[in-house]
Amino acid sequence: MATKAAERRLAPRHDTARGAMEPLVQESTPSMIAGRVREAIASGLIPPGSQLGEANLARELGVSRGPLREGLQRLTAEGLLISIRNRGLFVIEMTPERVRDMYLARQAVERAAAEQIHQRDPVSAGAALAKVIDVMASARDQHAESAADVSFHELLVSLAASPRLSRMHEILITETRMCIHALSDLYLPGEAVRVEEHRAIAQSFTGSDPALTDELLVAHMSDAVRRLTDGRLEPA
Amino acid sequence: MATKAAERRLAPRHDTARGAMEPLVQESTPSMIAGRVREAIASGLIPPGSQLGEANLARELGVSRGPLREGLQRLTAEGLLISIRNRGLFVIEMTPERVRDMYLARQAVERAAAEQIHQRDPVSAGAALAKVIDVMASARDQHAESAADVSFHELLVSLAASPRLSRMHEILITETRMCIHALSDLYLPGEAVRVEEHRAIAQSFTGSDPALTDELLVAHMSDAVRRLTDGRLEPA
DNA sequence: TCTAATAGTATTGTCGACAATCGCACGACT
DNA sequence: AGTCGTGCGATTGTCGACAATACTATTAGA
Repeated sequence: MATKAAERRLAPRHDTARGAMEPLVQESTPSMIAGRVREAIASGLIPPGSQLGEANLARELGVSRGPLREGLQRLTAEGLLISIRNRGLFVIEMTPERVRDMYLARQAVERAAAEQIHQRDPVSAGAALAKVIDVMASARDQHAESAADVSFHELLVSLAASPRLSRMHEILITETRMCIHALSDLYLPGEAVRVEEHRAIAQSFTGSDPALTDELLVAHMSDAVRRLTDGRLEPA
Repeated sequence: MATKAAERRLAPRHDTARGAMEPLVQESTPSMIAGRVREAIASGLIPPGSQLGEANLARELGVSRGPLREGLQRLTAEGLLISIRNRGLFVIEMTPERVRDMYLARQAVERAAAEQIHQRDPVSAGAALAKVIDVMASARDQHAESAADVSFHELLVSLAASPRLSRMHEILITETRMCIHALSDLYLPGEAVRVEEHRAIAQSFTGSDPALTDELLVAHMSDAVRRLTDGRLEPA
């Protein structure tokens, strides 16, 4: 594998004109690998429970096993993979127990994010969220609808401008997306209901009503958990 | 480095008597390395801002650079280290901004944990927390006092029995400990006050008063942030 | 004296190969 | 018939070496 070094030296002598020239921080290879595999897991391309063969993955991604293993260690730290010594890495399976825990954590993060937004700029946040909801409302298939749903919650947390909340949420959203694909037949709450739930949350920001936002968020999460775990084994 | 394989075959023919025989899950080497380095950072042995030379660390820990880098990738994923390509890994520095964000995230996690405890078994949780407070009250030096403080919050979250909250909290607690050492001169709230704040929280569990717990927790965090960022640059 | 090009050094990034371990299938023994 | 031992194939764990890059010191030039 040839290293891509020539990509660096471009612009022969130009001496940084406007401030528009960024320091060119290229993320590390393990980071890119982790992102790629994470996306593959979230999108259902790599199903839950399956083993990740290092040799295969390395070949597919065009890298050696070294950087690959480093990237996979990240996903292990995120709890997305579990490592069994001398056996390999496996994608976690989403049991009802895990789904409950995941939403418990998501609730913690998103409630905190919402509270933070209310202390910053709830009105413009509500407007931004409303746009995503419009996309959701105009979604034609279930896939686009779910994507908009995810976008809504990602935007919600990012509006809190908290690196740590965002980082924690990214992991949880990955699990959520994985869950959506694995249990896709359960995750259809009826288009209208879903849109309305989200719109209510957005409007609670516009109306600057922290208590209402919190209440709606809790209800929203409870609904999702109920949908995803109903009819399944081991009730709470 | 000799592999410890002989630890596996013990008990010659005994056919699992009581359930006390665990599956003996030995954690992976990168995981152990991550734990070791994490502890070194949390305890202040490796100060914030310092670079982690791979060759040195590998020699000290008695491993090759491969497993070491894998372990370090975990800490990078946790946000404890930042990676600059072709430059190396550096321990993050705790700016006031970061301290605020850290406590925002801690608040999110611990409030959720507290809420969960109230839905499970608040009384026995309060009792367990009271024991830690006794240790804190009998601490002779500042070091032991801080350790008990950390133990209190670790126990608090673990009592919620949520793997995800615990995992997120572990990262945040590491940052907290690092912060305590880096700014040790600021983190002395006066022994009596600190003990009383914690005891109030524990008693709010015993009294099954979720709203009070929440309120005390928020105040507790705000106090810590104020202490750690006061007199420092850039106010909120 | 200050700037700029350059060589040297140290560190990281990547790779290929070897060693260790596990699961499985086949066969022998009680 | 069931259980234990053994060899085989495949995968992971680990290591050492090489390549690429960035920082530093030195030196030539204006």
